[in-house]
Amino acid sequence: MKFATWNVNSLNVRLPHVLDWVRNNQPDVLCLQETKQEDSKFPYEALLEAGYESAHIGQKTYNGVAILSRHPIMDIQRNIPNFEDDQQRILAATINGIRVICAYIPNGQAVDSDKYQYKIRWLDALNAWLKTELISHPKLMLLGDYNIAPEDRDCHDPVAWIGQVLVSPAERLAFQNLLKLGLHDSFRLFEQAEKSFSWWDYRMMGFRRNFGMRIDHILVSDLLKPRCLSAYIDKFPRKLERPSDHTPVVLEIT
DNA sequence: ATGGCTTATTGTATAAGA
Repeated sequence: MKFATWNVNSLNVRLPHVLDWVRNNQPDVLCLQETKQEDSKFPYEALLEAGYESAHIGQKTYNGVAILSRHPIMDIQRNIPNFEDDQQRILAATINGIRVICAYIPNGQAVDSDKYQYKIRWLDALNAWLKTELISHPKLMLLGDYNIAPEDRDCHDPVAWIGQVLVSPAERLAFQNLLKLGLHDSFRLFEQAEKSFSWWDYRMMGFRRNFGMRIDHILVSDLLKPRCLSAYIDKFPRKLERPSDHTPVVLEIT
């Protein structure tokens, strides 16, 4: 089975890219972030015609996450239980016996901002929830835009970024605390090219100069780890006209 | 070099992203 995650930065704008990508890559499951639209605007029909059923939790202008699947989507859970949040950032569902969690982790804006505090609180709540979720669903995958570059090699210029959002020690600790639950960074289970990134700033020709970050991840639970076959970042959609600033991250499992 | 793009909004400047 092929799983993928992609922050599309507005599904309204990016639907043609998504349709092309699923046609060319045939993923079994595709998790989307930043759909930036209410459920009533979500293109369920166009995706069905492409062979995918969808679950979506969205809002106007900001956030919004979706799961697209060629297989039945069961047991849908919206948002983190027992965590007050008016932002639509989590969608979980069971697909072929695997608990698939699509996450759009807050950006945090700047380390001295309220948004950063929200990000850390949000990550704590995610961790607490996953602890129980892993007990009930030991075959679990957490896919999404984490807005965290876990290590220096995941950042194009670690020195310039020291102390900034996406790489700050508290954020990286939160990422490590996810791994401590028994999750694994599937991308790093395989040999990868140096300077592999999943996001590049629109400005300053970030993509052409490969000034990027690896902030989109697919974590897999202990039970799924031995089933992993390959993991890669598909840079192709980032080269298209009017691209998202993120590009798809892919994992294949048996 | 703290900017630089891109998105959405009942817009024509602002907020947010990362």
